[in-house]
Amino acid sequence: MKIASVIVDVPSRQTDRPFDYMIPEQWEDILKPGMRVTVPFGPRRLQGFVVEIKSHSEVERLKPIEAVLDVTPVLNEELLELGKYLTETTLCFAISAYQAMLPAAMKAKYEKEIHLIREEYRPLLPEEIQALFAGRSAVAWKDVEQAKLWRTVQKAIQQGYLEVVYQVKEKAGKKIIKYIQLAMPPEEIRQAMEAMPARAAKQKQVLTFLLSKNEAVPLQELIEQTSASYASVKSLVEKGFVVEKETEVYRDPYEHRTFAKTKPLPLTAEQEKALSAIVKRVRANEHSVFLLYGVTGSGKTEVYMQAMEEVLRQGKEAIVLVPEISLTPQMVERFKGRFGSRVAVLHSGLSVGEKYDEWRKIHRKEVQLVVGARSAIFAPFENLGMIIIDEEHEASYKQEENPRYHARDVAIYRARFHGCPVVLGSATPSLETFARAKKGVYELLTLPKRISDNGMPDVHIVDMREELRSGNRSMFSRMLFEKLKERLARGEQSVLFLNRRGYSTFVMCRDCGYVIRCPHCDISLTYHRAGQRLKCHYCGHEEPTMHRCPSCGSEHIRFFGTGTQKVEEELAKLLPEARVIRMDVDTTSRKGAHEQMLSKFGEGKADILLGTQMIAKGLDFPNVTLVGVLAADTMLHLPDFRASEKTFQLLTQVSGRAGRHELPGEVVIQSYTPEHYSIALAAKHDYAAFYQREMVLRKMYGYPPFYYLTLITVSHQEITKAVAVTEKIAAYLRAQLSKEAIILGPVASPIARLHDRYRYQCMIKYKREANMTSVLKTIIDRYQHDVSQGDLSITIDTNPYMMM
DNA sequence: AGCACGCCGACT
DNA sequence: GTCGGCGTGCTC
Repeated sequence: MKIASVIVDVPSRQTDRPFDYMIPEQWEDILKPGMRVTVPFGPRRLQGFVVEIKSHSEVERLKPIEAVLDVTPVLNEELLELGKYLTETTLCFAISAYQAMLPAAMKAKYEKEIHLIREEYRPLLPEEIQALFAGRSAVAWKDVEQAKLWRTVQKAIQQGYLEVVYQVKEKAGKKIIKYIQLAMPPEEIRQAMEAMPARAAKQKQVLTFLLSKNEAVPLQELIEQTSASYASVKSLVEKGFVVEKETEVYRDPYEHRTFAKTKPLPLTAEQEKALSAIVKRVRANEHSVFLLYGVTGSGKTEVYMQAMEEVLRQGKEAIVLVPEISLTPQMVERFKGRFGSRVAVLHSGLSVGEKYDEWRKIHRKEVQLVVGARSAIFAPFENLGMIIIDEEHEASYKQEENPRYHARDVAIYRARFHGCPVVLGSATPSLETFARAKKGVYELLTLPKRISDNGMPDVHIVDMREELRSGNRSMFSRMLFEKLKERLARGEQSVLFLNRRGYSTFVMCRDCGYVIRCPHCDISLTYHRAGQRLKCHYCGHEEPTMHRCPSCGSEHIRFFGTGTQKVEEELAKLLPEARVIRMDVDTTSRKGAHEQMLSKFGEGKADILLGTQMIAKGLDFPNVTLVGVLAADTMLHLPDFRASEKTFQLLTQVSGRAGRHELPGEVVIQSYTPEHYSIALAAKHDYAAFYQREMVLRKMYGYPPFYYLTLITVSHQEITKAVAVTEKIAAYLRAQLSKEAIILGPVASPIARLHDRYRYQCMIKYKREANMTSVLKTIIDRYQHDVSQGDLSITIDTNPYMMM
């Protein structure tokens, strides 16, 4: 008898191991590791992943596998191994690792139902239950709870009238559409049509249409083209003239888009050099990590695309990661234009079903290329020839929930397995990556010049303190305002960047200084003009704006700071003739809104694009000649050792939006701390100097790339419990780790309270700790009790990007 | 994570 | 005496 080891869908420490099941005979030859199954687990039924097939088990009484959910494994051997690696490095549960590698649609939904065992028992049931079961023999548990019949139902189960049934359902099914096809030879149809009465005009029309097509036609198209109703088609089916057949189709998110075919562009000498270095590795089947360091506008994408062409020529596959791709429809267009239907696109803007379909195209080997955001790194290719990570420094490659993996690490793991190169591309590489390139761990490829010969844009820094001193209290410096007016007069476009959505950052009483805060988090509320509401950007709490201070009753309430909404309003006052598009989370939440806004701007239907983070990346509009950064220092003072790096990267990226084509570009950066090196050096486009300066600080303060970090965050409703547990953890770490390890804390987390929970943290800085993983595992095990009982939570991030 | 089991206090 | 609260431990 064969036995399957299964990882079940219960994310907890105690169930984080394989459970053995008997394989019923009919599946003995079919079931493979990497397939999903449903198994009985205690009284329930659960989905699980087969991780091993074996012939012997230590466990005596094995239950049989109940259902096999896949025809072919959804996780191949490589991905199963990768799951183990993720479990080890990020300290997550195996089930979480496997689920992260698959589209959400494949995760099971569970429904608990109560079934009437035999129809004869119905009259024997208490009245209220009979009422609940009126006209049906199964009821969802939810309804039982809602009707508060928990007790009586329980009793009926004990009496043997009712039973509990656990249903395992797929989240999203395959999309099926109906096709209509003629069921007889054309001559017979023609004859039959003549015999049909005159009032069956629509039916005749349908038949004529089908005769003209001479193939199966989608039902929807048939109805649209003939303006017949489904009723008339149905009656033709009943008469036997036509047949319906159901075919599975892919949802195509780009169905109504056509992509202009593009051809490879001629390369500069530097591009050529970079390309041939990459291509050499592809051909040799050799693993290597390249850093393609190229200034904005230097043509990194063209290098990627030509390298991909080589990968295809070798009969291999490639993955291209881009930061949150839905944000850059231009990028999709470029890849679709060059590679057409050989590309699948995976990003967060797609529906669950659409992502599932794109995934299946990869699984069935119908595409060879994937362009996608972070999770696309798990694309189930079996013959990878290259992995590209564009904008390598982007923080969105780090997943901020379990498994807390970094796509770059996964990419290198997979590329090693496949013996293929990884290409990390950036104009502002992360310090970790650049340091490795300098040490020779990665191969450095450089594109120092822009393709268009007009060089980097001129960057002006405006000291906003000066502006204030000379009496300008508006959010626009005189220089920025003048330049905006100029562009408007010349019919050129501008991009304005502000790191903050909403209207004002915080609301304060001018009499007593009281700042209105979120009742659930240790954070001040942001005023949103639309709907006059105060919102918490962390937990989503909302409340109406108050006109009286809740502390002292004063009516002198003032809104401080500036958000995108306020800028929009100010622009309308100062430049009423300017057409402004505002892009932030609040205006782009609707599906497709993002793309619509960008194409509107691209078509020149607006003069100014005003937005947050999301407009900093990858946009490329030839008519944009001015970029304004309204407040360059907003990020600089966050409690994050990467604050300077992020500021430098952002300013460089944003500046890169200007003057990418024939028209020369200009950038105005407004700042209250213009002397800060990350601002001054970004203005000079001097990455090398920034790198040196920042590395000195990182070394001095013991941060990456000189030290590894691990962040442990403990949260609990009671502050004393949170502190006590964090203290114990810190003490344990100090006892277990070597003298070289630096353990900081416990300290209150930068957001000391979130969702009504107090948060304390402990940071470990270390270079080499052989038993790090086992020490961390011990900590998790030690508090497993308190965690499983609900109120305590401990998160361990072995490579933190968010310090909050 | 659920769910059963089992042990104690507050009621018909 | 039973109902129903929650702590404990198990799930192949």
